[in-house]
Amino acid sequence: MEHLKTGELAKRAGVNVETLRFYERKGLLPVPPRRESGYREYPAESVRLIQFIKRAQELGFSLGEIRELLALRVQAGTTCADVRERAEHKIDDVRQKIADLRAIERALQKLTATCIGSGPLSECPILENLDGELGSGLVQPRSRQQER
Amino acid sequence: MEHLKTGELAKRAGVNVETLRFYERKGLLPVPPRRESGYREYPAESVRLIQFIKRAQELGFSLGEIRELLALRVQAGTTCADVRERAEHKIDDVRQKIADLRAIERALQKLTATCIGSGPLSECPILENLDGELGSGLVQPRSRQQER
DNA sequence: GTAAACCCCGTACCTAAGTACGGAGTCAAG
DNA sequence: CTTGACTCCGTACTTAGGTACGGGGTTTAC
Repeated sequence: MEHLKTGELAKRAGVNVETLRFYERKGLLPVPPRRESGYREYPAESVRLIQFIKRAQELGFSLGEIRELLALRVQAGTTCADVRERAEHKIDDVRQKIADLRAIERALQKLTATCIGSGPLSECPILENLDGELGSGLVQPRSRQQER
Repeated sequence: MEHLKTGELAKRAGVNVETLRFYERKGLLPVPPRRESGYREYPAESVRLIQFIKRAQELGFSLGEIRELLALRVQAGTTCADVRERAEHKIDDVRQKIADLRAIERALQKLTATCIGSGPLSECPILENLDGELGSGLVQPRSRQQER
């Protein structure tokens, strides 16, 4: 089997059928070919694409940003230099996210390391180290953009 | 100066005044003391707290999850073991996010590395490497939870 | 060849996370 | 001691990201 109907794709990717239509409208999912009946026929790779979208969302990318990420793939009428630059921008973004997550990870680790595992919370003094650690890693406000 | 009024806090933290009230209602921001007039008086540290919330959001945590993260600080009536366990859970989450972001970073890097910097996109073959790389790092569907 | 299970589409509805509004009280600078 | 800026609160609106509905056509499994 090479192409999937909406229902199959939705099931495999773990999303709602309506979500597929929604993504298509939003330009995240390339419009698939249709059979005469009007039924969509998705290539099997669409599963990964959708899973990527879902995961990217959980990493804090908006659908708009995800569209931009995906746009780094194809798209005619752009120069390679252009793509390259956009990609470099994204890399900076991603690295900042990683750095911030690591700060959170460290703070949480400090927590578990000091918190031996019994007794009431009042005897667990590290429970204040969190926000000293966090909140750094903040750069500029990072304008919550939104395009299209 | 030791305490801030809503407007000052909002400005320093870079959010809307209404957002503060909103966070307070949602239990993210501890309810501050008031002067007789009813005006809120926030401690100066609230700035960091709010910035943390904002940043955590950009890393893909929902307000509910952020509340949980913050709850790892104080809160009576819980044992240390309990806190420890929740923290370990969060650490797993965070590590998975980091791993996924790294996969994205690698994919983007591959892009910039191969894409030399000029010529039309059609001559830029790497623009397909993206989704091979991505979409891995996916574990289980990671139930999009939502509590409270 | 017909019923159950799918798919189509447009439109309406929902939740999370804010934002705005507006009437009334408060503060502080002149 | 007043005026402009700020605060209060409740309620309503908005935007992003879906979800649901429902009337009608299509497929597929008996």
